Amino acid sequence: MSANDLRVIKTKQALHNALLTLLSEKPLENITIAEICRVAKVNRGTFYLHYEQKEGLFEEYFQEIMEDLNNSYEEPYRAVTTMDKNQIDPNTIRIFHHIERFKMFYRIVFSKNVPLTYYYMLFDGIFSLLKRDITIHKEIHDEISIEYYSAYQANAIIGLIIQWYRQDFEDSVSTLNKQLAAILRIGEK
Amino acid sequence: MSANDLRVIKTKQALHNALLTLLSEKPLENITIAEICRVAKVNRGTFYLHYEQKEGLFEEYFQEIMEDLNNSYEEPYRAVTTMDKNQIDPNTIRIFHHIERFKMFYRIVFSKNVPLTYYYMLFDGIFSLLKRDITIHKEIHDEISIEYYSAYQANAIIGLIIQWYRQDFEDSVSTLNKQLAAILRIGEK
DNA sequence: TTAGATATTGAACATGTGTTCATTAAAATA
DNA sequence: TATTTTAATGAACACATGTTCAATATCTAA
Repeated sequence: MSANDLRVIKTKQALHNALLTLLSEKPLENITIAEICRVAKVNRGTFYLHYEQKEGLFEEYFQEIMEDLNNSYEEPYRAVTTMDKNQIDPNTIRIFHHIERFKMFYRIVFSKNVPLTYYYMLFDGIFSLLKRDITIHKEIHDEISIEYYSAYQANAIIGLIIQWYRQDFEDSVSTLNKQLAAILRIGEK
Repeated sequence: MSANDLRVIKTKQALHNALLTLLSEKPLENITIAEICRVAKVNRGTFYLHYEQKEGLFEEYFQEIMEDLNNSYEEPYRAVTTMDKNQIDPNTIRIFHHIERFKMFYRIVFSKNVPLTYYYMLFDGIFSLLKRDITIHKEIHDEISIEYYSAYQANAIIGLIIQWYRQDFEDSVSTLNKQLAAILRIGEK
């Protein structure tokens, strides 16, 4: 199953388009593999040649979105990790922009009947951004594991996003940034 | 479908037992509704009279576990919310004990092919514990939304638990408590 | 204890899942 | 272009899903 083979590319493209079409009509949970294949005019057996579940297909899109997240952070993500109020600049906190940009996707990611996989993809994305930055500015006391610390910070931010999602992303990005900045400031007063 | 009806109670009990039996053999994702019904000697149509998915059945167990979590916190959960290092007492942080006590369940909750529902049940459980406590000790600056703040703190703790889970809960409860205490101390130095 | 209420059953049906295998079609390469 | 390689197909299989409905068994309340 060579990834360069034109046949493979064509098949995957058809499946991608079919999934997008169906996603505009109903949630991922109500979409069946048989349905995707019917729309894509691809044999169901062929689907299983490339993916195990419909989730695997969705995952391919998610990968691209995760790249956007990484690209948003060419500069280190100082705000959370240094815990220094002088360095907190909400404008450098671009993650909320990223979520808002792809909110149609994140509505799926955070819906309760979807598998945890996507949550972990987001978690791992933020986790590595933070971990990289924490490693660079290692002002952290020895007794703290960088792994635990990164996991704590990464998931805390996702906590804000969950709260945001539950109001259907009604608040503005700047509101989220302000909330985060204010929360970080508490620890310093 | 009266909840007091002996027939209902018997049916649900049989389904519960069947699920537990099967869970000791294989992960939830590989268990089918048909299988549960075969083991429970309950008609498959009867299953659908009470639940929509096998996940709904699992959820009933989870409710009981969430009650344990709540019972662990008769006293307010001061450690995280007050952000005062003098009040941080790892022994009052009982959540990690709770997770360890039910780690066979949490291995399922955090596995990647399981729906987000359970994650949210845990999140909501911790969220309300924190929110209740934050409301009591409202030393929080006005500009912060209690909702966002609680979501942030609750999910941060779950972040630690995810990291813990990913090493199959090898670290001790006291290690987790120390990590949390140390992380909270950073914001104050 | 009996009569009425209702939960459970078994059967059937259309559809989805996941897999197999020989056949066919389309691509790579020589 | 001709040959080789391999992806895609269609058919078939056993099994799961989700639903319906009349018949039955079992509970509750009078």
